[in-house]
Amino acid sequence: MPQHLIRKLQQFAPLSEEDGRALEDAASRKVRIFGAHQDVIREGDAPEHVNLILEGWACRYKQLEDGRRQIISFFLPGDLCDPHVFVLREMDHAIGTITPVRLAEIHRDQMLRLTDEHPRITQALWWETLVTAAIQREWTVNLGQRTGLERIGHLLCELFIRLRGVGLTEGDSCLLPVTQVELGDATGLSNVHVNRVLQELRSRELIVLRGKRLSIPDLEALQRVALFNVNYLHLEREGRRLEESHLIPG
Amino acid sequence: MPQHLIRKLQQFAPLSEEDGRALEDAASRKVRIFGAHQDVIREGDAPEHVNLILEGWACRYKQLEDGRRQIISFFLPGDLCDPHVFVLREMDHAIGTITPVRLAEIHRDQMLRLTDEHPRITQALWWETLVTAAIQREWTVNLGQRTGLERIGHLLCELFIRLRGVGLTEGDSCLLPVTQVELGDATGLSNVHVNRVLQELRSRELIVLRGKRLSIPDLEALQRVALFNVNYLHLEREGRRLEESHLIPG
DNA sequence: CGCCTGAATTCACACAGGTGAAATTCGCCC
DNA sequence: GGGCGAATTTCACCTGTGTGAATTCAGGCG
Repeated sequence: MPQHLIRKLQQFAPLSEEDGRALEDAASRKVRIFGAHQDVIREGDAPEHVNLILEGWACRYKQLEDGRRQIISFFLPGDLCDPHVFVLREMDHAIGTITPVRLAEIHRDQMLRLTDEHPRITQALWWETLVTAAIQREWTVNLGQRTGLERIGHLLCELFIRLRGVGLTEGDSCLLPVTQVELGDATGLSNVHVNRVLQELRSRELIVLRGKRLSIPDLEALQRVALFNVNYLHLEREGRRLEESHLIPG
Repeated sequence: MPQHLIRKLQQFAPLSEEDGRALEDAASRKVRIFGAHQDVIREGDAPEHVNLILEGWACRYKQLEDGRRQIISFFLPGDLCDPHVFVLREMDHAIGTITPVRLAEIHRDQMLRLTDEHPRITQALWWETLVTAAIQREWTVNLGQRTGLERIGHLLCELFIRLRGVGLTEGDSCLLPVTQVELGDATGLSNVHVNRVLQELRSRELIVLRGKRLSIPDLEALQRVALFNVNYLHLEREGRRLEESHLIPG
């Protein structure tokens, strides 16, 4: 089931078959299905377990008293929602679905066992946690410094590369099941301006976006326009793979 | 030495004297001094140790190719810069000082020993890590949704409450050793607009700011204006202290 | 196959906040 | 106590993005 998670963690370091089985076990105990636009956890709830997205898109978001809403991050298949969240008393934000979602609830004891018995998983989860933090920092830069065009471009680059990391791209394209309003909630722009920006990106042939399918004919060009530097995703094995492939069986 | 860190961690859960001694030991092995506006670590460096701010202010920041600069977070006395960075190959951002800074470099082995031998410290460091992540998320909301006035107001509330948590406030005031340009780099506003906003906050008597000293005569009023909800700082003991104080010796 | 509803698009106009530069004040060192 | 560089403040003007509302489009369902 958790192929996407396993595939993602492999970007950092190879896992053994044993590790894989342990993850599969942990992710199959309690699987839940949500419809689109439902809350998985609400602000104020006490976190009871870790959610692993198996299928579909979700997001963290926070709503101000007066209704303004900020999407704080996107969860894609293979993403874990806060491996250590139960240290805190209650959630300071909500997690909601964007599309219908299938997810696995992993109980805290289960998480503990997983990391106690599998040092490589522990290490890989650390990597995943730190990359998540790096993404959050990059969003800070995005919202603070980039123009509308750059923000949307940057977000699209990030999503595409993250999806590629879990095997959910086909060539230069992927599914993008978010509305323009949601893109606006994530980038701090109004829906009207998101639309303007998308038109501009289209007319410059940096993206092709029809329905829910996004193609990026020239990723490097889009990266250049959006001032996107991939280093914050810490895809370390890109370099390692060649050096070490002869050392690691399988 | 690390009174501020200890005091901060105590907000979450009480530490034993033994725990305190271990932290003191770890924080006294290698102390370094930096002048104002110096880099402590640069983007691309391989992290070798954890930095603990003993005195002074620092920040994380990221610079775009064209010079735009975003301050991603502030480090105050008692703050640890990424307890687990060394999982990653290299830094994706820089850490620089704002004022002169005295900090302790804690080697990774030292960190490991600390957490291996002191479960309460481990737990408290987890809390600190998760609060740091929550702060980063709140900055995302700040930059994405709040107006200039609200952004600055929110930042001032946060800094004041964090400083209070480490004993660096006096009544309703504290030191604020940052320039208006730096406030702008943190909030995504131009220095001119930061100035306008500060005037406005002053004229509404929400703040008193002279030189490097900030006073907030009515914190609740400022919080209201800035849509500041303190829950993301997870100051859990505020509530616990009363309920549990009779249960926990010392 | 047509309808219904949410999503995307377009329009006209308003304003928060940016820009560049000049003027003033402050903090600090000799 | 005077002078110098940095920080703050002010000014005039400009632009990216927001607002509110109307219009068109698209996809799922009876």
